[in-house]
Amino acid sequence: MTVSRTGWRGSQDVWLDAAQASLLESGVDAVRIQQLARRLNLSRTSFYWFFTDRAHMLDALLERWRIRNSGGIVARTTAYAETVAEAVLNLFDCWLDPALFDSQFEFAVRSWALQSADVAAAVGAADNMRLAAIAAMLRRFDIAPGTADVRARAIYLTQIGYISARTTEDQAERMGRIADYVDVFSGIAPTGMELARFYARHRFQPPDSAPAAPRRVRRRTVRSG
Amino acid sequence: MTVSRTGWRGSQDVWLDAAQASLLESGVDAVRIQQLARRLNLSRTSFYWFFTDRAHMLDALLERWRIRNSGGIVARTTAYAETVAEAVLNLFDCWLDPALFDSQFEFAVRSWALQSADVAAAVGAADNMRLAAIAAMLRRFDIAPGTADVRARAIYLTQIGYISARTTEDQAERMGRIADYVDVFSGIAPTGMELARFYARHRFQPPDSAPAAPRRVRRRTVRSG
DNA sequence: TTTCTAATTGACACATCTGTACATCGCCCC
DNA sequence: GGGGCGATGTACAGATGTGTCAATTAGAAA
Repeated sequence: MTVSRTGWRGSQDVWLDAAQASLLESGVDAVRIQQLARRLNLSRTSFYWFFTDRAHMLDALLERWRIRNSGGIVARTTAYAETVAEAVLNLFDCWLDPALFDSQFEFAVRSWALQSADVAAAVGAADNMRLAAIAAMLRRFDIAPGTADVRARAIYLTQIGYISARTTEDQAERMGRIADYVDVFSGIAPTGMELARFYARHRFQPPDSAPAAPRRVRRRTVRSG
Repeated sequence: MTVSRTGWRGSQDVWLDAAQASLLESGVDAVRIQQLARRLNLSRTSFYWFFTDRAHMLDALLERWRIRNSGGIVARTTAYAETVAEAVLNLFDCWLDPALFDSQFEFAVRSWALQSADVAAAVGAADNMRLAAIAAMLRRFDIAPGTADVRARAIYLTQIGYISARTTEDQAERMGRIADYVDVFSGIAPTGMELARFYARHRFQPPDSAPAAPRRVRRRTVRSG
């Protein structure tokens, strides 16, 4: 983070960076002062200059996550959009731009919640806030409250599921599914222009063979049976 | 599991049960021989009569999960259904019946995957198998392959997300959302009869005030903008 | 009752992690 | 050049965990 001008090798941020890296790689239980010291080529005990103890560092790590991963989502739900489809595409930015939302960090923290009531509470609060923001976005496009809740859940939880599944799709594959996802989640297929704008934002060149908009015109049945 | 007729207090299953309980409560790193021994009121070293070492026990635990949590899903995707909506409802049984799918176990194993390549591989394989089964189910109702893939992902990953979010909905709340979920995921709203059958399976008494089927007739726009 | 085996146990050796106390070093400023 | 403080390091004490070994006990079978 802040680059220290001093000749000292350590700093709170240096230790936190190492801690975060370990957390992402192997979970909280791998975040051990001794390990971090080895990784940093520092004496283990010099850690205590910056933190009172391990718990203090973990608190700081959780705080980092809190700041990092909720802001982007809320920001994208309030971005300008003409249609629901465009609004959903705005939100999708988060899943593709690590600057808006760090999926790995997110997953690591959620796993951490399994063994810490404090972390579980923080994650729960974040979930509620994010879901509320997404549902509010949908309601702005005249989606009934109940349905907006369900759609918000589907949108958000599918992404959380993606993270948990650690899906390894390449960009083309992922982009190829975007239009269908928007359709499923918003109930409305995105226009070619909306998609083009989205692709451009993420520097994606759609192949000519695959049209930007879904090929079939979707005939939606209202009732089955 | 198998009830031992002998007077011996320990057994492979007894240790595994304790291990599973600890895993669900606090994650793999809490699964320590010493802790389990304390919990079981057994000497720590008697563990080694049943397992060669800790790794051996963790292998057995993963095997338990493998057997437990994939069978139910595949079975429900092949259950009889007249419509997509009914098929999706069949699958939803898994999320409500712990005998078909153990959510907590699932989440604990997924978190475990963060720190073990073997477990990550097992989880990845399970995901692929389950997604393929769900997509195949949808294709049987004439949903195009690409769309079926996306819908399968939305269905499955939303559930994985639910697990990861540890949502605490009561049964009424959950059941109240079911119809909307089916609609979002399958593109078709369930009939009153389909819903009634589902509710009955799960011993749910829908309140009279809230009609079984969604109140609005859904007018689906085909294109936005 | 004796005997044999399955199960249990305590003692030992070792590794890893945590936190405290105290000494030392590098850099800046006077 | 000599403080002074920020940062680093060494030594100590203690907690928790792992696995091996040899001795012991509980239960079943002869």
